[in-house]
Amino acid sequence: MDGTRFTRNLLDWYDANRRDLPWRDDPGPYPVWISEIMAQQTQMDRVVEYHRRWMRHYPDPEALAKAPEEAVLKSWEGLGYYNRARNIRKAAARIVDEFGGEFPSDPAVIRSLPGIGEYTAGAIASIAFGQPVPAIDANVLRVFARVLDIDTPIREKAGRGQVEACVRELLPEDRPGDFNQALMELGALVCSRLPDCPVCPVKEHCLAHARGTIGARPVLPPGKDIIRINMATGVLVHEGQALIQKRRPDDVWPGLWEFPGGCLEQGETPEEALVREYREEVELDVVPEEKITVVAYSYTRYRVTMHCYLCRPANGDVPAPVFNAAVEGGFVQPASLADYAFPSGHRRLIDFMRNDLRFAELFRLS
DNA sequence: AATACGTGGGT
DNA sequence: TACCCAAGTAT
Repeated sequence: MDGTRFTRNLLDWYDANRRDLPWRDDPGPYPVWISEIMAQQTQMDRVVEYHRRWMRHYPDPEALAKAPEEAVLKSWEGLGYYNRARNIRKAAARIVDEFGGEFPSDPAVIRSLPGIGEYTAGAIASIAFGQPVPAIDANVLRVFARVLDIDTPIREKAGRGQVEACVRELLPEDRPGDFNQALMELGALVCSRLPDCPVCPVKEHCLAHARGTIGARPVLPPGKDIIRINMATGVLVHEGQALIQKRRPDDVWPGLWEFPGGCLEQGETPEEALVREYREEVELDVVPEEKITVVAYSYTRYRVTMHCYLCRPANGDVPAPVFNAAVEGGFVQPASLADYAFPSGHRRLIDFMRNDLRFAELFRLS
């Protein structure tokens, strides 16, 4: 392969076709860092709005280090993988404490920050500091699985090693950041799962294209089984307020808020599960009064069907809840539910209630 | 090396 | 409907 020509074709295509992203005008390390963390396992189109809002709230590492974790999680609500948000905040504190608020430029130091792995360190070093280091993400792996026609699973060491060697050889000293971004942009816009080979700027260099093996590249690992679960959750309303609780740090969705509830056990109806879960989690007796809706959502390898009920206390006397499954909790005004970070399923339940006339009074009162 | 960690969009 | 999987990291 003519490496010089490959790189020139790619960069010319990138200059003409790259998307206009907020941090691309002036790629400083802080905006680039935030964009790279947000983009992990997340499509760029979704990142843009979060990034804009983030820069307004936390314009620099100092603002971020000072912000309460609650506020940072709320800013991250809906993006998922919430440890990313926690780690950004921890890293910001280190940047302020150890580096006087200046983002470090040494790749090894960048790599040592929480939440920054091999890929992200390379991306920041090359894009924000112009250092000739690779940044190999899923796009780059897919592109070179095709260009080199790699017939082993691309996430495994052998294939990865081939890709990295190739990237290092092609990486131009003068525009390493643009080169890395161009590979990713190509993977996102042209060399995607179903590639658009006719418009590809490097098809003349592509072995899989020449051999007709594009459809078989990259070689993927076997898919994992999906687990379907049914859950019940209840919005307990007492004196115009709703009960929420904050999830534990070692649990799924650490630090996010939710309505009490849980998985249906064998043979249980959603209502029965709800009554049981309320006893177990908060030691309250509740009566499911009305089905609100059913929310379907998924997380990692689970597909959840969540049955949602409006509940009232079973007895006139309502003792203080005991939070056995959460770090804290309490009754809050329905209107203030907007201020807490919820997992997407619970957020959608809240949105549903806010838009359903049956619950208009509840939300208006608060 | 394998698994957990969220979410939404595409085919 | 049922997958696939996206600018990955931590353990």
